[in-house]
Amino acid sequence: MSLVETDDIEGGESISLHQRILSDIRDKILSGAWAPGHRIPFEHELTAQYNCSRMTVNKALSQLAKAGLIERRRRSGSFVRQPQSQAAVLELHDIRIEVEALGLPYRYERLARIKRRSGAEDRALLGLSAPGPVLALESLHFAGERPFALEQRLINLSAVAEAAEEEFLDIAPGPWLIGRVPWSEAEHRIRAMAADETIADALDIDASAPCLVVERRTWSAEHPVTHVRFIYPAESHTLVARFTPSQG
Amino acid sequence: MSLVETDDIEGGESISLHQRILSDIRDKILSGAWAPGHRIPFEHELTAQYNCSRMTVNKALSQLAKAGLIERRRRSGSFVRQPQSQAAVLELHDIRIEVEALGLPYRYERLARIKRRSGAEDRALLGLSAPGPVLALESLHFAGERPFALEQRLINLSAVAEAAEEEFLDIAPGPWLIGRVPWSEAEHRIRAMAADETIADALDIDASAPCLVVERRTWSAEHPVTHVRFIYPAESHTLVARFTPSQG
DNA sequence: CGTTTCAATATGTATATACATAATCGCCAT
DNA sequence: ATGGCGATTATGTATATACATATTGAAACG
Repeated sequence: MSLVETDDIEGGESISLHQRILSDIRDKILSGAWAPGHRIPFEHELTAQYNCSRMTVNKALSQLAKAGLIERRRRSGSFVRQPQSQAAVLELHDIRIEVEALGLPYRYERLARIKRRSGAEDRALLGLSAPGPVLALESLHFAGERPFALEQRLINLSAVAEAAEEEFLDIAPGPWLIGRVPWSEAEHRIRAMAADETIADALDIDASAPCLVVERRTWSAEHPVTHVRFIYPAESHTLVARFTPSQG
Repeated sequence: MSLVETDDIEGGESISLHQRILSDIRDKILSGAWAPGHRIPFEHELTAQYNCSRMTVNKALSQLAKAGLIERRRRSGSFVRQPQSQAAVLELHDIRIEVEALGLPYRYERLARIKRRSGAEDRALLGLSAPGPVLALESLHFAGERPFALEQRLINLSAVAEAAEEEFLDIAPGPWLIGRVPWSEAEHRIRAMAADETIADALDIDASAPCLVVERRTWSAEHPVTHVRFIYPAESHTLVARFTPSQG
C-alpha cells in the first residue's frame, strides 16, 4: 500500500524497504557521493524521508555499521568510515557468502574455459607427476557492480571426470566441486602481488596496484583435485581468521 | 529462564540478549553439538527459552543466516548449514624460525619503544574500552642482510605489567610474550597494501611496492593483550596454511 | 486415484512504543 | 574564564502487535 510508494522504478520491483534504504545509502557511499567522514542523515530524518518507522531505518544502519561501511556515534550521528574492512573468513572460502554477508548483490561470470593436456606449469600447480587432461577456468566474481575477485582455476580431469561435461556458465566451480568431491586436505598460500595489466584490466583497478592472492590446492585421497587462485584488489579485501587454541 | 540467568561474571559485563542468543547458537554449531542438517529450535521455542520477544530471536537468527551458518526455510524451520568450519590453522608464527628455516641468519633490531597512555587509535587496535598504559614497539627482523619484516606492536600494560620493565633490545616481543601470557584467543587480519614511504624506507624496498600485512590481536581471558602488525615485502613472503577437514 | 484447494505454520517485514545509555552542549556557580 | 553538572539528543535494545508470504500437509473434489 502507501508504504512502498516512494517512487518505484517502473520495474514494480518489490524489494523490501529495508533493502532499499540499505542499498540507497551504500550506493551513496561507494559512489563517493558521501565521502569518508560525511555525516549521514539522522535516523529521524531518514524516517521522514522514507516514511517509515525508526526501527526499519535503525536495522538498515546497524547492518551498514556491522559491515564496516559506517560508524555510529551516540548523540553525534552516523559517519561514513574510511574505506577498509571488507571482512571475509579464511575457513571455507565461498565467495558468494562473503559477498552476500556484505549485503551486496552477488554475480558470477565465466570468462574462459579451456580443456587441455597438462603442461609443465599445470602439473606444478596441481602437484601432478604425469601429464593428463585438465580443465582451465577463469571467472570473475562481482559484488554489486564492482569486480570482487578474479578466479583462475585448474581442475584435474583424471580425478573429476564429470567436470569435463560442465560448462560452468551458471555455477561457479567452487560450489560445483564441493559436495561432489570430498576433499581430504587443502593447502593455502597467501601473498601480496602487484597487479599486472591483465589482472588490472579484469578487476578494473590500476596497473601495479597491490592485490591479495589466495591460492588453494586440494587433494582427495592423495589425488590432486584442483588448484585455484583468487586475486582480490587490496583495498576491497581483508582475510580474517579467528583461533582458539586446541579444542574448538 | 534458566538460560538467561548464567549471570555475569564479576565484570558486570552485561551483553545484550540478542548477542547472547547469537553466541549460544553459534557455539552449539561450531562445537558440533548441532551437526549440519540439524533443525534448530523454532523462533517461538527460543522465545520461550530466553523469555523474550520473537523480534529479538528473529534478529539473531537472521544474522546467523546472513553469516552463512544456518539456512532458514519458511514453514519448515531453520537448519544448520553444510560447510562446517575447518579449524583454521595459521599458527602463531615465530619469525626467527621462519627465517632460519630458509637457511638464512636471523637478526632482530628494536627501532623504537614508547610508553604512553592509550589514545583512541591504540584503543581501537587493542579493543580496549577505557584508556590505560600501553607500550608501543617498532622493530625489524632481518634475514641475512635484508630486512625481512617490519613489526609494529602494542602491548596492553594493564594486562602485562611486567612488559613495562623490559627494553626488548635483545629479545623480540613475540617470543617474550609467549609463555609469559597464556592466550585464549587470537584474530588475524591479512591484507595487501602498498608500502608508504616510511615502510619502504625501513624495509629497503621501492615506495608503493606491494606488501603483505598480517595483523594479530590476542586476548587472554577476555582481556586484550597485544596487537601486532607484521609488514612483509611481497616478494619475500608467502603464508602457508594447511588444513584437514575437522572430522565431526 | 490423482489433482486442486485450503488452512495451518514458520518465517519475513514493518509498525508504534518504551526505556537505557553515551556523548555533547550550554548554563551556572565558583 | 572555567570547570562541573544537568538537560538534550541520537543511538541501542527490547517489547507487543500486525499482516504478508512461502511451504507443507491434509481435506475436498473431479
